[in-house]
Amino acid sequence: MTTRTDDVGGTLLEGLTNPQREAVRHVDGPLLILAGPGSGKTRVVTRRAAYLASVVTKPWHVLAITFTNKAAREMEERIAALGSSEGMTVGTFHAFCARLLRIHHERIGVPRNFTIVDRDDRRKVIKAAVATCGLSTDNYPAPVGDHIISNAKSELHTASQFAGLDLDWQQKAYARIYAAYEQLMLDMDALDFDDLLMKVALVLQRDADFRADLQDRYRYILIDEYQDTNTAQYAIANLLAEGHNNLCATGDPDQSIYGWRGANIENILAFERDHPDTVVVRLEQNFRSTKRILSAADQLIAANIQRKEKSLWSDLDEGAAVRVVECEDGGGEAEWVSRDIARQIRDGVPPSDVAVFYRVNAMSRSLEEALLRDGIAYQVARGVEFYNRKEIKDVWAYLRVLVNPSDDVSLLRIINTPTRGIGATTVKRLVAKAEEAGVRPAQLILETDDLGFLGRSGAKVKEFAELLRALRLLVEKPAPNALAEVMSLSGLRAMYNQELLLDDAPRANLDELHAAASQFQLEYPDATLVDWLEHAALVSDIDGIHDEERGTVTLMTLHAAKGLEFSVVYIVGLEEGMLPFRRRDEEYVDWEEERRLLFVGMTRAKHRLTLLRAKYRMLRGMTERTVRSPFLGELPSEELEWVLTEAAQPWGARAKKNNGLPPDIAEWQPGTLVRHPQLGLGQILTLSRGVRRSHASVHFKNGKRETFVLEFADLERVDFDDVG
DNA sequence: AATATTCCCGTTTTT
DNA sequence: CGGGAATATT
Repeated sequence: MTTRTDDVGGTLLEGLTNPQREAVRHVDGPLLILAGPGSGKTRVVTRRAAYLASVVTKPWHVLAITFTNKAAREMEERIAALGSSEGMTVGTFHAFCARLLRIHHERIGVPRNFTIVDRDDRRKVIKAAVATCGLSTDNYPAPVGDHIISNAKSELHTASQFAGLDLDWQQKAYARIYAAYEQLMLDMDALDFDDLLMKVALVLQRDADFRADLQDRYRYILIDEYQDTNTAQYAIANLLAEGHNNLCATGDPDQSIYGWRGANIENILAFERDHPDTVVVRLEQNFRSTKRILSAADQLIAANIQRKEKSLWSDLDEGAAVRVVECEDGGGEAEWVSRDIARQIRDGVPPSDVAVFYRVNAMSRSLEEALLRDGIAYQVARGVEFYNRKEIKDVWAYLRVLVNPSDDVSLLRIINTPTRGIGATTVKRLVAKAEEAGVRPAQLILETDDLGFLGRSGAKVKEFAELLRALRLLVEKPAPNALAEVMSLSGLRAMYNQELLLDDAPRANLDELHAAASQFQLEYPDATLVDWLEHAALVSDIDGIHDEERGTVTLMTLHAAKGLEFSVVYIVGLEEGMLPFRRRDEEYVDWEEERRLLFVGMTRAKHRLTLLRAKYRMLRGMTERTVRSPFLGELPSEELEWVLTEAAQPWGARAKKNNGLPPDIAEWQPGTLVRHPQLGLGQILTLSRGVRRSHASVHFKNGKRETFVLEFADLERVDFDDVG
């Protein structure tokens, strides 16, 4: 191992602790950075990358892989701020692989304009594959096949290899489905997320020249969140590092929470075995949490067996005890949290410094209602939700078809969207005919003059073919322009304009998509539509735009919380079966992973941490008595403070608090102006009146949209004249 | 072909 | 309880 100190004036080592410096200065040979929560890992990694790129070698010899695109973007920015990063490759495994596949498509053996299918589309293809095999989706549900195929690919098992494994009769059926699925994907020039990794891993294994080229190009490799890598990612990292052996892995086995998705914690646990002469750096000083919070978390995780010993310590204040609150039911729990947040905000804590974590998304509902009632602005971290919106997927499908007409899933999605009189029967005939002729449906309707076999619908399909022809001319256009044209040519714009009065969310989302496309074009002026499609298929955080939406409390799952920090944190649902989570008819629980999940959640908190539990919880329509989570018993009692809740108010009493519905509710309608004590002036978008609950979604002057339960919210009608 | 109704089932999720 | 998908109805 060599170390050099001749970096640019030593600035890259400034303000670092000794272990941090050691990690930054390490140059050659395998390096494992075990980074506890809040230990300044990002700082170390970015400085080391900058050091390698500016002092040791050239930026283009450095490859940095992150877990998410967001992390990649942040790392890139931070490295850039430290000096020249131009030419360095920073991205996720998937983005990196997708790029390799585009550039070397011929050599690797993938279609030039391949489409990347998401999970929903993939399930549709699997369904089709099940049918092809003459099986029923009743016995072979798409989600199960999805899971099996995805796991096989993560383990680098091709369809034929998978079939060659020692399988029971049911797995054998899935092996056939896998093979059929691969054929369909091949026909459609489509790749799924797992393919991106598998194709690259396999070509690296088989093509020594290709491997050597890449090894020479990427002489220093950094893999972040190594505890969350799967077998395919592990293979890629190690094949690239073979020879020069400059592989740096960073991560924390205690924060491995994606085992259910194929991540293999062994990858990091066995790093030193895989790479003799590894230098291990432990970052154990925590710069985030108070002593008592850290000590509680540290003691919890000590119960795990599968880990690498670390002793976390903090130089910060003792801080307050970790509060444990046992509430009567889920509603009471939400109310307690909401009230306490209100108190914190009154005491000067900025709402954006507050977060509530839960194990399952379904638990956000009661919290949202309570926060709404108390007039506390919040946002729910929603992951890929944006791209799952129907309107987004629709436009998306148009764009994908115009780039790759073989993309049958997208074609079938748009053929009757907006409705143009091409129904299920017609589509079925079309698909059958195409199969018979051995062509893609798009090809068939574009190249066949006589569509008589479709009966009366033939004319409609002909019209659709004309639309397809018109769309194909857009391929060369920049993304925002193509998007706009697609909107009008397809009739989607007209459709949504018509629906605008009912619900303007789709329109707003489409505007947002357009804004994202424009933004992309601005950033990469030479980019084509294909580039944008790939970017957007891999980058799920368009709603990173909402990052700027500061000033609100954040609600999210424990999984989503990884990597973040908040001053005040609440974790709800500490009950047996919820945290740890237990599937209804499954006895198996990965206790260690569940414990890590709680550990991740707890270590997000800087100053105040509160754990809550409800004695009764309603799930799937039934209220059940719960059992306290065993994890609570594993926490050091000296760091805990058990909070007594006031006797639970009967539910009805709370509901009546605001005298129910506003008196003049009968006069309310979409368009009515209303005022909210915190959010100010707004306009009603939609109203729905239920038997027990009425909802209104309101568009506020500041551009925000919120939905309220009218029985609880302090909304009052404002006359137009009052507004001025 | 489009809409209404019933039925079923229920983690976590980035790419 | 509530959303999505499969099924029944017009």
